[in-house]
Amino acid sequence: MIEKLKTNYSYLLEPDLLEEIEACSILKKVEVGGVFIKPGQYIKSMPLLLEGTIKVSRKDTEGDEILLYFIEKGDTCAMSMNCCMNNSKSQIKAVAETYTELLMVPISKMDEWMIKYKSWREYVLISYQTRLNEVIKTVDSLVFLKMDERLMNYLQDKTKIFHKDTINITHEEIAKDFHTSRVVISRLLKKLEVKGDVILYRNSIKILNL
DNA sequence: ACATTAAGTGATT
DNA sequence: AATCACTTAATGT
Repeated sequence: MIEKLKTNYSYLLEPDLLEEIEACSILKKVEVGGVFIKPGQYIKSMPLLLEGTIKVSRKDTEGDEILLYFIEKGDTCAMSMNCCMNNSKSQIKAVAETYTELLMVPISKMDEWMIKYKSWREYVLISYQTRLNEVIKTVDSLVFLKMDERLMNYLQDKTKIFHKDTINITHEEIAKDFHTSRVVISRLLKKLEVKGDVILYRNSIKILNL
């Protein structure tokens, strides 16, 4: 049995199911920045995350992107489950934020397991619930928080993902996630630095108040 | 040494 | 908060 499957899912799913998952799924590895779900694409298998973090975003007709949530190991992408089940096109884009390993489970198994395994039903339900909560969180921050607060949230999220207080990112890249220009981000970061929340370097930012 | 890219800043809307 | 125009600083060749 794949150890990562066991360590990340054994507390969620029953042993029989884990074996079935292993038997019928394909292991997929995605490098940093790899796009593995594109908007408009049909999804024929659903991913279980073993290692790494994935950024899920919504893309509108031309270019504009909005960050929905991050998924980490033990999670699955509720949106792709949704697409699997009613065989519709993907509404989202999924990019590997770090090096990532996934198990791709064929959708044909989904229905079967829903009936057969209680833990699977619960897992699916809980996934939906936590994803929905994540989305609510990002909507909240979008609507209620000021830009500088949003930035700080974002930076703190990043440190959690990379388990480091210094993250490698350019102002330009942040600006893309925030739908704004690089100049604005540079200025906000400068403020945060003066306040003593961060230290700025070239190509990286150190977050202080964790 | 030179070109390229990231970041800082003032002025304008 | 966005855009422009320009400067300064870091990094690669």
